[in-house]
Amino acid sequence: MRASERAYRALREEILDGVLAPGTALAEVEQANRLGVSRTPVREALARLEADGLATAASARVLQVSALDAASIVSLYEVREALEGQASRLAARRRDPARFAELRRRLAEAPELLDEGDDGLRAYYDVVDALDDEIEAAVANPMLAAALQSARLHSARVRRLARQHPERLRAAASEHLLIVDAIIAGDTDLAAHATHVHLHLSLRHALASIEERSALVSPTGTA
Amino acid sequence: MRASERAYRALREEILDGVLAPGTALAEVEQANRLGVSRTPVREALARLEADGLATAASARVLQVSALDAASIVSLYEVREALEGQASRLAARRRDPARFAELRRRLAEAPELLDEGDDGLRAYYDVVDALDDEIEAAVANPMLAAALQSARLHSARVRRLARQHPERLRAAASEHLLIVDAIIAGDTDLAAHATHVHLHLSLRHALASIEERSALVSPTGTA
DNA sequence: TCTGGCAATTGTGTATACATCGAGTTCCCA
DNA sequence: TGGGAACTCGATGTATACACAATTGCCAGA
Repeated sequence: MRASERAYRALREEILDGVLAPGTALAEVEQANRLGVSRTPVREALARLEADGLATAASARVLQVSALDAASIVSLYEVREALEGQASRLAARRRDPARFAELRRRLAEAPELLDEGDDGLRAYYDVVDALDDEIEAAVANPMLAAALQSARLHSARVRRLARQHPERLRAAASEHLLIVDAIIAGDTDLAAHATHVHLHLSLRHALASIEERSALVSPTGTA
Repeated sequence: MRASERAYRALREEILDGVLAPGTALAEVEQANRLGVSRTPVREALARLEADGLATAASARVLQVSALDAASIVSLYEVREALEGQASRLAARRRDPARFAELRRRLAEAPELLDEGDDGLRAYYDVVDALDDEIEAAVANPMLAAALQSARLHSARVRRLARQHPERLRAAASEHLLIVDAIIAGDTDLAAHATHVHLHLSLRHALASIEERSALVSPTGTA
């Protein structure tokens, strides 16, 4: 694999996992040394991260890992509502019912996966990701697909920050099931509205979850 | 200004203007020679263009100017409908009425600009751009703003491809006026729906316009 | 004449050297 | 002692050399 690709994936993974905390400076030489490649591929990786919105230019010459606070999570969900609402609507219009029927079966079994520990959790997320993939394919719109991919990237970051409770994931699975049913039925409005509902509840949970976490970190609530 | 920035803007301008036609190969050495800089800044410029969606990797080693056919225009408008609908909705909720009142005045005078030749046309587009800026500011969502900027880039390309008739622009101005009125009134649904209407009519015109143009190019309709 | 393989050319991927700009610090002068 | 200016240090911006891979064209053999 190309060095620039490895550098990009390594840095992206570290940002998503929080190993590189928000605000961390991303200097070319430092990262080049750390990753064992020259500045050239690191440069390209950093440019991609900035395009992704995972890194932000703090000043003309310093690049930082993007912030991930409540405000940016709300911003993300406002974008997701727009993009995923549209995607669900278009998928309901253009879908091949057979492909979603298979997915529906897997999704119906998802709640049980959550009793099976970490492997089950991974399998659960695989199903959810497969749903996103299927919707993206059904929409058949490369530009919308690119925008959705970007949103998925940021969603993954939020997901890892706000570790989900099993009961929330079980609820999310049933929300997803409703979206799939609406898509299979070709009910565009229901697909869009069910997506809206899912995102609303998901955001509420995410905000509560990080609130709770920051309360643990600073019981006085000053930071 | 940095060489990479100059290279990026030069290439972007040429793509938007159609000087570099869709499908044109963008080779590093060739562009570096042509633009009078080394491969390094050209490389960065090409990466940005690809991230923008103005260039597409045709294979592992060849980058091309992105296609701009009816299908991709429809795709663009599906994304715009999602993003701009959400933006109008949020702007109607968060706007400062005073700032949009000023804009409303300018927009009301826009139709007369269209009788004043090319300068008037430029002034007209300045007003429309100012509206986009104002909405973006009112929304106060950096992630949505970035997505909107990307859409505006592609919209500019379509705009230059499908030269607008004055009567269409006059109609568009009144559609914009309705959007502004809805935003000032804080009517979120009307703002979103008026945006939908505007985009629908705009797309219909754009498709008819390029249809007409391609009919001129190939009267048999085979290409 | 056609096909398959080899070689040459061309373009990208990476490393590195050099140029340039900015920031921070220190020293000098008021 | 405080403020300003210059210098130094370090980081990014750019150019270029080299390595490598792919594609294309040519030649030989069937």
